[in-house]
This record gives sequence, structure tokens and C-alpha cells, in this order.
Amino acid sequence: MAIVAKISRRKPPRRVSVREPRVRLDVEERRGQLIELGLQHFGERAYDDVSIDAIAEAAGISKGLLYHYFPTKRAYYAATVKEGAARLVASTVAGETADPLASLEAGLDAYLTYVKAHARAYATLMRSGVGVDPEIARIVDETRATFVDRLIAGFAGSERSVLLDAPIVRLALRGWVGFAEAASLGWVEAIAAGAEAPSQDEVRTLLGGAMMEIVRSALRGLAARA
Amino acid sequence: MAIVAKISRRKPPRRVSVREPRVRLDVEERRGQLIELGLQHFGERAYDDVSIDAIAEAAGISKGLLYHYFPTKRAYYAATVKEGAARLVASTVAGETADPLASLEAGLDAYLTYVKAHARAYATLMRSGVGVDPEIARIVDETRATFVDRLIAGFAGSERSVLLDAPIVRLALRGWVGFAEAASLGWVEAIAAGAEAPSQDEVRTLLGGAMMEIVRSALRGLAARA
DNA sequence: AGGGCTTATTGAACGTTAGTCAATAGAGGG
DNA sequence: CCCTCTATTGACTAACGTTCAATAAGCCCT
Repeated sequence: MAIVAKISRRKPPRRVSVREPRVRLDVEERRGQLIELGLQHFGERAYDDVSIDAIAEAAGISKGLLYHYFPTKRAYYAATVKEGAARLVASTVAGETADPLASLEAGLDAYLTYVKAHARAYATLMRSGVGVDPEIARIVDETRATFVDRLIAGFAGSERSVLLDAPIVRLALRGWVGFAEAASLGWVEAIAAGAEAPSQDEVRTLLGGAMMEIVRSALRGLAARA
Repeated sequence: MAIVAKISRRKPPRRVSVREPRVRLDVEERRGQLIELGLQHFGERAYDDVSIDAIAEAAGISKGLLYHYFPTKRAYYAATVKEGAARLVASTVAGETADPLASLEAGLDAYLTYVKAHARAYATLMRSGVGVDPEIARIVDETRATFVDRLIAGFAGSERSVLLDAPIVRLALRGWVGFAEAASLGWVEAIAAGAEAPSQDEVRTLLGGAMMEIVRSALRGLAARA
């Protein structure tokens, strides 16, 4: 009995020739590799369908090491989303132009180009990402706020810019971001489905036009009330 | 050894006086109770933070019984979301009016009233519900489509109603639903946070105005292209 | 009343997966 | 060549979703 237990507990003799040696990476390097892998995996499958084991295997490391870099799966996912959001924000900085409308349209165009290029990951994030954790919700909300701030900054020169801080206008802008996300998602999904989809120009015009009208409408309501 | 195994496997003597008798419910009744519990739990916590054990305990039944009614946790969640969506749709049927604008506003008002009354559950669903499963995404998308259909039906009398089937208009309407959801969510969250929030009238006017402007903008783009 | 039948219900078991921790080995410096 | 530091391992635990053969509550029939 004791002997049997001892034998069964012994490691399998694992041929040395097969076992590949440990690769020791710099902390930053390893972290970067893991986040890159996270972007790939979470961009294709939903959160629940990505296991830590799968990530570890893809990285060629043990599960324990991943937990050396990120305390929990959610934190790992949050770091991944944060990186993805940062790239989105970075790749859509529009050159400063005198004309607010022109810079708005340039920004929207960059946004749509990015969305189209990363259609799958964008759809996965929009459809499944937010709810996993309050931390992720915070990141996404902050990213949205960044876009809103940019937009407001574009109109800073306008005479009625003070009014842009009114609650109803903030709500209108937040709503517009929801509009832009829903429309963008519908657009790339229509493309992916091979359905008859509008051109990028049309979508950009739609988004820009909606922005102007919505803000104008909210300001008008404000003026009527005052 | 064999004896020890037998003893350790024996059930604990569980005093009969404590054990409450089985309650045998009708299938419909039990299913209804479970869905009701699901609405409560999933309306307060995110999907991952609700365990089957917790539901079973709250219902006073065993875990196995829940799996007799729903094949998987996701299916159970889907049934719950379906019921919640059905209630939302049912409670926002607007009486048919001659004036399209009036019936639009009545529908929006009913929607906002419902959202405000179920603020927590609405926020939880919007923030975390969609991504869990393609099946849930389908339900939510269908619910959105129902609303869009209602809206289009309201404008059926309009002379340009044929144009409402153009891809860009469909995209605009889908985007508007995103607008309405984002604005509604922002509204109830502002209220919950005790921040300065617009009145329901203001929000309804904002949503209605945005709807008109967005559709008009899309149609204008369509006309310019033709 | 009671025996038999249907089926709602149980509870223990299993597999998977997130998360933990003491032990190990690669690399650089003295 | 050894020593130290720390990136890395791998086996373990706990929790959770899921399965299934056994059980008992209600109901009908006699």
C-alpha cells in the first residue's frame, strides 16, 4: 500500500530531451508578451471562454507565473482592456485644426478606420467587456470621457461653450457616444455579415451630423427653459 | 481500512426534527419562482457573482433541481433576461394615437418611467448582461429591434416611409437606440449618485429630439447622394 | 385504506478552473 | 567557481458548474 502510493506519486520519468529549458525574461518583456496575448485571446473569445491555462500554455509558461504578474484574472483582463483602450485613443488623435467641424470629422474618420481594422476585437469588447468588473467599467467610461473631452475642446472657441457643462448637455454627449458605438458596431457587423453596408464616408457624416444636431437641440432646450 | 471507508462515507445522522419536508411544486410554479429569483439576483449582482448554489439556497431547493428546469447556468440567465425584456416591452406599449410624435413621446415616457423604477436592474443588465452568451445578445438585439419596429410603424404614414429601409437609416435607428440606452443609463446613474440630474421631461425631450434629428440627418444624406 | 405509478426532488460525485505557495533553477557579480 | 537574487515552476486547494442514480410526494385506481 505504502509502496504503491509512493510509486503512483512519483513524477512520470519525463524524457529530458523533450523538456525545453526555462526561458528567463525581463519583467517588462514578459508583461508585454502577456498583455499582447491577452489582446489576442480576449479579442476573439469572451472573458469566460478564455482560461488562464490557455493563456499560460500559449505563452509557454506556467499558470503560477501569470499570477506573479497579475493578482487575479480580472486584473489581467483589466490590464489588457486598458492597453487596448490606450491604443484606440492614441491612434485617433486628430491634428489640431482651426475648423472645429473639420477636426471633428477627422477624429471620427480615424475612429472608424481603427474600428474597421480591429472589427472583431472591437465587437467582442463592446459586447462582452464592460460587465466583467467595475474596474473595467471604469476604464471604458474614462475612455469615453476622454473622447467627450476632446469633442468639447473642439468647441471651446464657441461663444456658448459655458453651456456645455449643463447636465442635460453632458447627458446628450454621453448619449451621443452611445450612438457612435452602437452605429459603429452595427456598421462593422453588417460588413462582417456581408450585408449591404453604408460606406465609411456615409457613417462618418451620419455621426458628425448627429453630434451637431444633438448638441444644438440640447442647447436649444436649455435656452427655452431659461 | 474497508470499515473506515464505509463509516466515513455514511451520511451524518441529521436530526429528523430539523429536516424540513420536501415541497413539491407544479412545474410552471417552480419555474416561475426560479425566474423571479433570477430577476432579483441578476438584477443586483453581475452574472459571475451569482452562483447556482446561492439561487438554490434562496429557493430552498437543491442545485440538482435547478438543472432539471434549465440545462445550464447560461440558459437560466437567458430565460431570466428574456422575462425581464418581455416585461419592459409589455409595460411600454403606447396607446395608438393619430399623432406620430405624440405616440413617440408617450412611448419614451413609459420607457423612462420603467427604467427609473427598475434602475438597478437596468444598469446591471446594460453593463454586464449582453456579453455572457450569444443567446443573450440575440434576445437583447431582438428587444431593440422591437422598439425600432414600433418607431418605424409610428412613421408609417409618412410620405418618405419607403426610405426608412435604406441601410444608412437602419444604422441611424440602431445608433439612436444606443443613444437612448446610454442616456437613460447616465440619467439613472446620476440620480443614484445624487448628482444634479435633468428631469424626466428634459430627458424625454432630448431623446425625442435626437430621434427626429438623427433620422432627418440620415435621410438628408440619402437625398444628397441620390 | 392502501398499493402502485408518475415525476418532482435530492444529494453525492465529477471535471474544470481560478488562485496559492514552497521549492527550483537561470543568470550575473564577486 | 560559488553565491545571491528572483523569475519560474508544479503540485495543491477551493469553488463552482454539471451529472445522475436513488428517493419520496402527490395522485389515481381499486
